[in-house]
Amino acid sequence: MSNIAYFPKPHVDQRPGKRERTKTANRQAILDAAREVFGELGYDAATVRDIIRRTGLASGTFYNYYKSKEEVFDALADDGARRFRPLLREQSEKATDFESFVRGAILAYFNFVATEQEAWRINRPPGEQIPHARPTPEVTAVFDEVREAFARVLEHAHAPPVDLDYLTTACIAVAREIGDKMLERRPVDTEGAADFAVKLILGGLPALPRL
Amino acid sequence: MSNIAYFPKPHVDQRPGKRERTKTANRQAILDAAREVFGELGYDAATVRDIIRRTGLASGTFYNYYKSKEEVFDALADDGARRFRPLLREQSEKATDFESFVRGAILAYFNFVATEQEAWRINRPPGEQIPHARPTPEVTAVFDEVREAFARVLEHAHAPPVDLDYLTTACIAVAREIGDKMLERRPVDTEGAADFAVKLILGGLPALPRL
DNA sequence: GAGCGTTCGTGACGCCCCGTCATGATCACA
DNA sequence: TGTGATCATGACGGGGCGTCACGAACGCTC
Repeated sequence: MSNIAYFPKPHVDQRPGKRERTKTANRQAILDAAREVFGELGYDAATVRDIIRRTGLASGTFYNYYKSKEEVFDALADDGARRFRPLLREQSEKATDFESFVRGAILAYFNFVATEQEAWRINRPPGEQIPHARPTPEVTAVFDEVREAFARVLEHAHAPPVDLDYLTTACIAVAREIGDKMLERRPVDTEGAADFAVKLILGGLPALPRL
Repeated sequence: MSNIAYFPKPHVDQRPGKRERTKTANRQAILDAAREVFGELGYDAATVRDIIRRTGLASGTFYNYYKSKEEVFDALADDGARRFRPLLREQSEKATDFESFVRGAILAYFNFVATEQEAWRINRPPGEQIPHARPTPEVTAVFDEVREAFARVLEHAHAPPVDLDYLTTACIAVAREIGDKMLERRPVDTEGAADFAVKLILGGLPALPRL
């Protein structure tokens, strides 16, 4: 069969070359496998080889993409933070005041983690511990974005200046831990949990010490 | 040399036998070594043999006392919770109202962690992560004690019923995370941090949704 | 399409840590 | 002093770790 004049591929192909494609595919496959393995075995028990075995790739290939189990875990956290960031930004953009921002952001977070949990914390053994998220770039960015949103909204409302670092830390802490507890309850009630967290924060804000 | 009538030891010795003494000594030595090693290398990098090497004991001896690195870490958390518990109880006993309890408890906690940090988080490499404390018996007991104290104090004040589990979770979350941030600042200001956390919680309490 | 340099998947290898176990020393008790 | 129980010891097999030399597949040029 001749291919003369048969939809000749343009010399400048928009799609990246095969090298690039298999590279991102492998990276993603490792990430997905890691999610599954961490979910099934727990972080401590999981090994690099458990992860790479599931992808069908060779053990050495893992190290072409990540240096260690810790690094692939960080990449997972980074990935989660990266996917959550637009949702957070959406809330901070459409928020008119402090309350609507806090409520929107926390509800968005609770819905996010509820979805994530369904997606990959399938049957983790109870008592198993996942390490605290390390301050990866995206995770730090989420923290910073929350703080900046606080600063913007509070200044716009002519609220007295408070310790923004402590405030951000406290709000994220409450959201994270209430979120965890929420996931343990049946049925999962994101609205109720958000209502609790939001009211705690909003009620506490006016009482905070001023700088 | 004769030992006749030379301060004969009473048959019923109050002190435990040598077996028992070396046993507790070994257990404590392993615990202390683990504290040091976790502090110096971080939790992930530390190995059972790093710990046991520092005690001068044989590697097999470690497993006579703990099943794994995880278990000795849990024992450390348990130990910390056990030492903190009386301080917490003291606050809940001398507290007259909700505010004095929360303020006393949080300040006690902040002073406690500040002291602990001096004692054994000597020069941990930055970014190193220590896992979240697993719900060991003593850790759970602290959580329960806080919740019971909340229940008692709130009922005594005829406050409307709230979601005690969420409230306890949120307060502990705030205390833990603000406490961590506090330790990163110089100078370490336990009073200021406690003031922030207490006012946030106390301000938020009246706004919480009622059951 | 042929040739060439580069990239990257591969799996065997040496290293070290893991948890176990047979052995012997030490202790409690008679 | 004798005897059984307890427990420290360190050697050992198993396995995960991270590396590396090799070769295949790819991109590029002529």
